[in-house]
Amino acid sequence: MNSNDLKNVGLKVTLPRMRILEILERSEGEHYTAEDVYRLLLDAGEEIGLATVYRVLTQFEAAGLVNRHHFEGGHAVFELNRGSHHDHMVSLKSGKVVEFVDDIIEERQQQIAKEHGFKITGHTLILYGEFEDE
Amino acid sequence: MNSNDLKNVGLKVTLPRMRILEILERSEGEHYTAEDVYRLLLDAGEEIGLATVYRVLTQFEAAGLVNRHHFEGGHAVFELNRGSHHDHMVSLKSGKVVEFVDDIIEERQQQIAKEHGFKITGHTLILYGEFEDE
DNA sequence: AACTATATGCCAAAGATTCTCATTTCGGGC
DNA sequence: GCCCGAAATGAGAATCTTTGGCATATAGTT
Repeated sequence: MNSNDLKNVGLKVTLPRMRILEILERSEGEHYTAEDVYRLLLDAGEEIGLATVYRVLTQFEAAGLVNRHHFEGGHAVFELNRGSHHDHMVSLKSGKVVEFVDDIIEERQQQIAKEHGFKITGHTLILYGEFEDE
Repeated sequence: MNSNDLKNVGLKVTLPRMRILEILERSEGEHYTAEDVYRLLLDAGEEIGLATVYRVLTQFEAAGLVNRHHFEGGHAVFELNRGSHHDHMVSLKSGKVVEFVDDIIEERQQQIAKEHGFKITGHTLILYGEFEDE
């Protein structure tokens, strides 16, 4: 249940926050820009400010509800944190994004960090290229 | 030799380009922002425009002389392409960056791409965290 | 040395994100 | 259910990073 997600992370349950959460939940696998979320809400007839979208997304990120990525191009995209960590494969042709996980890679990362006396708090692995069928 | 690097990639050998190349060559392992490069040049008494720095860095990237990364924070950083591909370990505490390569990971990436009918043209792997001794 | 295509500098402009502040809304207590 | 203080929101200004336009300067050639 939505409102509980917010309460659980210590955020007041407000309309804009609920709406933004819904947008993110509804989007299977899509990676939205703050602007995207804003537009989607406007199109849905909601009254919301772009600044609020940015603020809320940042709060969600801090609360661990959302992940922020920087794909090529530089602007940030957001996606709901559905618990399971994953990496990305991004088509530079179509922008299509596929997610994946590989235990061997995850394990090697830990191993490498250990060798360097490094404690990993997060990581990003993005493969750029294109799909054969596009 | 510097000027040849430029000629080889079809760029006219100009003073600003040489200076920027020098800055990048001199920086062992540092990752500079366009602004950083600009400041370093100004501090060194060079007369250069920020726009030129951006233009040149972009040209260098297109020519394969430098790599552009997007670490957390959103702004782009550049480093000289010294031939060998590598990944990064970034300390969120100090900003320190260590480079590494792991054949097993590289190989798994190819394998995963293959399974998804994806042709990799580039990739980014960044581990975020902090070093034990800081 | 002269010529032409390119590159550069400066400054304006665009895009993304953050800040300010007056107004509105949430959540708890009465 | 209504009131109050704290927190959140909306609108627009402000900031930061990056790009574009244009007149001038420069590299490379003849």
